[in-house]
Amino acid sequence: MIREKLNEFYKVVFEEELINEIAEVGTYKKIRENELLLDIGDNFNRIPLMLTGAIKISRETKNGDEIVLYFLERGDTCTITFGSGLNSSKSKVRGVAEKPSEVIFIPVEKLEEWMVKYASWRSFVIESYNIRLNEMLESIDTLAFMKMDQRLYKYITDKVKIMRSTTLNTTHQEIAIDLNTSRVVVSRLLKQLENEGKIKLFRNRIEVLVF
Amino acid sequence: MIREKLNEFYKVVFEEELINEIAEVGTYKKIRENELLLDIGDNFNRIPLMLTGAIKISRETKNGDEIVLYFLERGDTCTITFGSGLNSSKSKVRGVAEKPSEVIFIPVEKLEEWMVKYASWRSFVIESYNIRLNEMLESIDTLAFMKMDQRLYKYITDKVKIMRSTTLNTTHQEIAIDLNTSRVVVSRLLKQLENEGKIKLFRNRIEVLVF
DNA sequence: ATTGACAGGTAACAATTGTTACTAATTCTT
DNA sequence: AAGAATTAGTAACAATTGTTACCTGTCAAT
Repeated sequence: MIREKLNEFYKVVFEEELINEIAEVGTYKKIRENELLLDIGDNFNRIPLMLTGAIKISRETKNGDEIVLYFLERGDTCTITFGSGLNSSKSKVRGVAEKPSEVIFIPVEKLEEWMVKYASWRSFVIESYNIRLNEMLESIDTLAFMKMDQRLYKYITDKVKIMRSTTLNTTHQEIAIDLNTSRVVVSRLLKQLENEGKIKLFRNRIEVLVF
Repeated sequence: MIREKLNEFYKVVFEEELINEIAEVGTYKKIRENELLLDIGDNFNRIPLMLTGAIKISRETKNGDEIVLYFLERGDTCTITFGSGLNSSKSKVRGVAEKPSEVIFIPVEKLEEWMVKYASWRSFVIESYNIRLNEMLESIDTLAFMKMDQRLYKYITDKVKIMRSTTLNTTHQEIAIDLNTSRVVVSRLLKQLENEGKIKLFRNRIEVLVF
């Protein structure tokens, strides 16, 4: 079963022998919507390989301030967990399933072992890190250079792509948390976007017209 | 000469054979203050290993908006260049020497070769990536959760640590660029910090009293 | 000594964002 | 059906940040 899933999603990425090894030591898991995969402070000992779905990665400080960083999707992995094998550092981010997802978990010891054995694994690790660094750079650009109205519109259009739907079932309060602002500000700016004809507002629902 | 420098700064990090290899293929370079090491769009083919000094890493968009991300110091490397070996991606950040620095450059092909051969190199690569991801997380926290007065004070105290001096020779305009705000805002908030007794202002100079 | 470029202090105002308060509509619970 | 909780619209105001304008002082070059 794992082997079929791996062939479906990682055949072009990994060489055959590596796929066989992953199938042997990996464990497959279905994840419910809104299930907590990884919390801040967790000491992760498994590396996740995404098959389907989307995981929302967010950051929270002791004061309770929170902000969304990016989403993991098909083919992604969580590079944050790479470090926890070497020096048992704790996770600094939270991962929650944004929709039902499928993941294969790999014991973290394999990270280094496979780096020696498989060129495709080495590329995958480096490539994953670079993807993650670029996502972080994009977050920084957004925070540093964009005003809240632009950030909100980016949030909405990004979500349309991730959810593969122009209908977003969410409340203003939830968006406010993800953007680290207040509900009133979100309502105000959403109304503005509606007046510009880019979205249409309903209770618990936003229809995105332009993205 | 390179061997001596390597033994001085990387003896505990790398095994002896690796030091020997680095000494063979690496090139040593002295960098002047304010020298541009790496610009946005550059296609880097050498991995830098920092020996002494500090490199300021910043981000700039097409619109000219700019912001400082972090500093590279002794023992650091620029993980951004790791990717450029595999898929010739272009640098998305700029690196300028904040003070006179010494660097050893390694051809990017060695990155993968050494990952197979040396455990210490594998740890170094993973460790470097994790350090960089954490720096980026810290930048995100700063941008997302702190107001400009706190960001300014953090900027100043961080710089005291990097420059190893409580005297900062800089202008308000330069700080404004690094924080992506305006000179007037910086002057206003610096004056506030002075009134709180944390710093003392002079022309082209800030004395940091509390850090 | 005069000029011009640069550094920085400050006032006045504009724009953005955050906060509080109140309202109505909808949905859930009992 | 009644009451409670949730959602969202809006006004009024406060705080923060950005912008423009003007002034003074410093310093290097001629």
